[in-house]
Amino acid sequence: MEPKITEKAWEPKLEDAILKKWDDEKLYDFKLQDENYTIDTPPPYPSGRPWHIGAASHYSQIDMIARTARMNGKNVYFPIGIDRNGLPVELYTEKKHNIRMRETERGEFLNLCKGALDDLEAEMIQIMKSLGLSGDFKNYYRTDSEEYRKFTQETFIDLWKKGVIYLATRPNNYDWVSGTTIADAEIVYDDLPTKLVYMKFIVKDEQKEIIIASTRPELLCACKTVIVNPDDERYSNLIGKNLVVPLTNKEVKITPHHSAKIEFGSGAVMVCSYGDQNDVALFRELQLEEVIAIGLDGRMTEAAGDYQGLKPKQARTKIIEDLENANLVEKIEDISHRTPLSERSKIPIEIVPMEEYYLKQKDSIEKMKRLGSEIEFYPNMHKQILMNWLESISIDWPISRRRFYGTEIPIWYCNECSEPFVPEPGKYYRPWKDSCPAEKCEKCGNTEFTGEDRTFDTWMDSSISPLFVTKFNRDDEFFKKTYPTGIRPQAKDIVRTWLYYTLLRCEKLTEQKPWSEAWIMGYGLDEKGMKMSKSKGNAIDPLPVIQKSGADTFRFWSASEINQGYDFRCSEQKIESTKKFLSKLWNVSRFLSSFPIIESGKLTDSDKWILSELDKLISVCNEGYSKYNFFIPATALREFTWNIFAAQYIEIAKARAYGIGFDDDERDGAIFTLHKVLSTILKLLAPITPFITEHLWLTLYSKNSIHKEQLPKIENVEDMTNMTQAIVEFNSKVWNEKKKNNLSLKDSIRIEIPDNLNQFKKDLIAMHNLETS
RNA sequence: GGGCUCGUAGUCUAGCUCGGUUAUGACGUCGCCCUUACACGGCGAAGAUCCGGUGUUCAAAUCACCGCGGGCCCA
Repeated sequence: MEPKITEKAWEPKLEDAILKKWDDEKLYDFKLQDENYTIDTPPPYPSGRPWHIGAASHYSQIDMIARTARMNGKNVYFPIGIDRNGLPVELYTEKKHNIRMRETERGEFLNLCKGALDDLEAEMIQIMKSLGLSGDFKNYYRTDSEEYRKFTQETFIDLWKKGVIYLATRPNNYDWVSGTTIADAEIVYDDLPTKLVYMKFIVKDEQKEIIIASTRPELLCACKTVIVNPDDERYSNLIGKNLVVPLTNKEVKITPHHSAKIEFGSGAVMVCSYGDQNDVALFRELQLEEVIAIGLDGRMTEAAGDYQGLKPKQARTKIIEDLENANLVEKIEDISHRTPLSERSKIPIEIVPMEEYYLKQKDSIEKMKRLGSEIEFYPNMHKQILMNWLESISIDWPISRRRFYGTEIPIWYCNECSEPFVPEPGKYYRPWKDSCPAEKCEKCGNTEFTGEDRTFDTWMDSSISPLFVTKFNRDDEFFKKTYPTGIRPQAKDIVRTWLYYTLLRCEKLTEQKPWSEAWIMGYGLDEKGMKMSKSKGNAIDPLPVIQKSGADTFRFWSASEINQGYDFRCSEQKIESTKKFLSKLWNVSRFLSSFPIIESGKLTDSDKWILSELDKLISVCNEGYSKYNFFIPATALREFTWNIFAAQYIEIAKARAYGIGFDDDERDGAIFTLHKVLSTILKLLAPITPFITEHLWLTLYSKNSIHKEQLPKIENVEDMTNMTQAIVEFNSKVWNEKKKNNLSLKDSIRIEIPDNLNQFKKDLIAMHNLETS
């Protein structure tokens, strides 16, 4: 019989046609049933956050979760979304058009951002599709759509009514030249010359002074404590004593803290609100009460006393003079200091407390711990990231951002009495351009309002993804049947943010956990072991790799190379060499395609042996799949297909399958077994390599997609796997003997078959053309 | 600076829970071989002080402690 398959190797270009076929047949369209398995797919961000080979690998594996669940009989809801809110696109847009956000009309700036996102998103969707993701692309959502933002605002209004939102000050990076807060990503550092002033602080009730060096003497008025290293013997007897701050004459305590460097300055450091980020951390950690020393105009506030109204630099000069006049300076050094500057204006930033909205979270920590413990993590070790984070939360969640491209905070303020007005849910509000829905202020009756111009932290949007995709508050039937969702797949680095905030938000809104399982993936590293990211420039673009090697090759590489939850190195050479396995599978199939498909036959012991190995394989694969660990089935399938099935069994059964020296029943037993094994392998492999398995399945076995099949179950056949080693060793011995004696493989040779292989005697004689005595 | 996490050949990995042959398999490298499913193949070889040290033990990749290194998150 002529083989049905004639090409000598798997051609990745066939993937396009298969994709089209799936699309035409609406193979993965979701229809709501009573029981559904919902995947809370991470919506990728089209700029800034990395989209590279590691991310492509991540999404491939998420698709394997979907396909595995489908082949286990679940009705899978696999939504696709794109996360489009946040800072990175703003920075990208500013750079691309050489403009500044604050100096551009807001509507115009938003349009430019949208345009940039659209371009980047199109490319991203193309990658996801060509990877073979079986998600719901027709209905893919965007977190900046009117519907999504309306939903974010609704959930905020709900929280507002529940009284868990409040205002408090929070230190912001502030650029007083442009009058804006700036994000950490917009800070650059430069070494600038400055004066390190050694000031005399008096130890209270003792005739002693200690020297404290600072580059920011103008912040003396905001000094709340002095820290010394607990190992610093010079100060160990002063810990807990009070110091008198020069000029202000206020008293502060000496506190031990490891962040004080013994060798820097005098070893004692004054902590002020706020000289640098370390001060911010210390104020929080030591629960100090902040003093607002520098105002939004970039000048010293009334807290600075005589220095009020001066710019920090002028105040510094004046203060140094006054200190010197009062004989409170020991010495002044000229040093070079690493100073944080605004990327735009190039002036040193100040850290200024400003009012921000907070969402209460500290009182939910115990509840979060309980929910966290109820969620199954894959791998379990990464649950620790969440639990450690819960242990270390010390402040509530600041949710407002002074940015443009995000969901607007739906609040207006009365122009007269500043009373906030929060509208009813049901509409997408843009207070920076919409007029206030209220006629007049509820408190004072005034009719003029000013809209809030801030937006939410992007995690406010993305943390409700499981509620959005399950149509919470929008379609009760749909929601009931899909929530809590089945699984949250996501990357390790955002457990503390996305995973935690989702838990928090969903619990507050639904009093339930958002999913019963969380699947945590590691990061893609480059060949040197560094995390891949666009900003570092070491990211490998996945598209050319997929186009060259094919999605299945890429997917099999991902499954077989990446241990669950661990970071993984990406090497194009390894991806390329993975193709060989698909080639092997292809050629096994090509060989089998020359034999008819038959329903049964008389099984010999060789057949029973490979079927028992197959049973073991099914068991291992299902075990791996049940833990969403694709490394296990991928490596087990490769090992079995290549080294057991192709290298041993096919060679053993080949002569019998051709019917040379065997009767028809025996021949049929071989052909039946060959097809049984191959069709099982294809089904087991289908979640990992959906294209090649589909192609081979349709060519050999069925008119219907392999992705409609169920994963094979074990048949509990008699276990003969203890024979495997003896079989492999004997065959290897014969092949080596022939090689040593310069014999061709079909030449006859005299080698005795060991007694324990007697049951395979007939097959082995035919296989090796053994001379028998 | 703090926390977490990992550390087995050039690379990925099995073994570690519960200590016991020569440390598993794959990719890559090198050598030989076109044998009719497959040269994207077959056969074979080299390649690992199991991160280091100390301890427990007759015996440690495996257990304990102390380091070192990578990575991430937070600051």
